[in-house]
Amino acid sequence: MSKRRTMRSVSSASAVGEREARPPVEAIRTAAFRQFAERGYPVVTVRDIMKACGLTQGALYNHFRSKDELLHDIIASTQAELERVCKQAIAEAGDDPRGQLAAFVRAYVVRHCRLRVEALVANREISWLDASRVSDIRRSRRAIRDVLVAILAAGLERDLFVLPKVDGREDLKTVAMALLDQCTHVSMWYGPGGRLAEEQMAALYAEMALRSVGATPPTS
Amino acid sequence: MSKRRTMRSVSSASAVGEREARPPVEAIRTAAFRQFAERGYPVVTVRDIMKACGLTQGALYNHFRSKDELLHDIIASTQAELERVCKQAIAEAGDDPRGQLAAFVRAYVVRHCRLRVEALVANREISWLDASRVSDIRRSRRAIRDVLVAILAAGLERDLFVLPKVDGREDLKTVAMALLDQCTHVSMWYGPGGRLAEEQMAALYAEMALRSVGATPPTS
DNA sequence: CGCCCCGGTAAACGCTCGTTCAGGAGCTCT
DNA sequence: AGAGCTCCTGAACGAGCGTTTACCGGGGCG
Repeated sequence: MSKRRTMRSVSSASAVGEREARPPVEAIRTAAFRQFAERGYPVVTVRDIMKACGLTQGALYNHFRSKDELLHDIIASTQAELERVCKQAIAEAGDDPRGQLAAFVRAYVVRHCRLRVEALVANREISWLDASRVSDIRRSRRAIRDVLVAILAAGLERDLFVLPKVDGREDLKTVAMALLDQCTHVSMWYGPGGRLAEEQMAALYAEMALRSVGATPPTS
Repeated sequence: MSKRRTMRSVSSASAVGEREARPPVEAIRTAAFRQFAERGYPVVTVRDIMKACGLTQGALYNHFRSKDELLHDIIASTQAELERVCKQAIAEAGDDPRGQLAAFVRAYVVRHCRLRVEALVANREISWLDASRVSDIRRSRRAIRDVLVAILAAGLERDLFVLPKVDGREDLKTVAMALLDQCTHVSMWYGPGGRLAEEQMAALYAEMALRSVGATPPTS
């Protein structure tokens, strides 16, 4: 009770520039991320989330229309940022599909190691949103996959990749899905206390991806 | 045991006829599998499951002590069968680690395509069990991973594999996890109406796995 | 036949959920 | 000082949950 008032007075006593140091809407987002990741959307209650940021249940509805909207909000922002990071990594990698693939996998894996809580929620809890809210997230995922497919196609056209074939033909989408699955689910078991650092994980996965698509060595 | 006698005796008098005449405990298992896979354990109610097999809520407790025990029952049996299938595939594959790896991946992928509903539940819903029930399933998963690690170690020792290295050293467990992730999550998007049949998926994934571990061609 | 028990039904029970709402504290502006 | 605003509190609501319980019909057996 009195603890709460203290927190408020501290934040409001600061200068104008620091007034928005940690607005409650951000605290709610962070608390929801952690709890959704640790226990799953359906079993985390509104009361749990709000208690974690020192508020009561009703205060949630000053910032979000519903628990459902809160989930969509944090998933959508995470997904958009992932798409941005991946595309930027490719853009900075030159025009060699081998370098593009390596840069893409590295960026993707590093992000899924470092922001594993956010990635976990975005990948695992998406099914709880109703159909109208899930479409734009699915679109972003398809966009990422298609970026990867485009890299594979470019490498194939310039004879830099030798993809595995089924019945004599390549299947770019399936290979892309396999590579993405591998990288995505790092977030389900990687821990910062593990044997490998984020960059080591990224390098290992990039090497495996290059091998999987039969990339010819860049210097030969 | 003697469940066949029950099935035979029941199947005589049927006005409905088309409904399956198997024992109710099996009908409950099947209905629970489907509903857990489609909507997730926490949001599927006991009433949903029992209505799907033409019974009422209370009848569940004539066969299972709780909803939690039902989930553990179906996950544990699925996991045990997966472990059995994988080990059998390796045993029948001779003693060449390359053939063992390919056989393992093929069996694993085929199973996750064909029984994708069961695999989905076993992999996604395990977190809802309380800690005491989850330990034996985690042990089975570790056993499967360790089987894969053993194959990698054997191939490495006989110079049949050239694993990707981080800082000059191999990390067998991480490579094994990466390969397993790739194969496991086929069940999350593969559909029987897709472009590739189960055996084509299995062959593609086996080829990618062999490439990832740098397997030398068997005939050279 | 009468009895019993197995496996079903349907109505509770206690609890927790997401959401709403009337009221109030603290801020800014005049 | 006081109006008006934003934001939070805490009780309330209706619904739905897993589980328990009282009751009941039908087949096997003395």
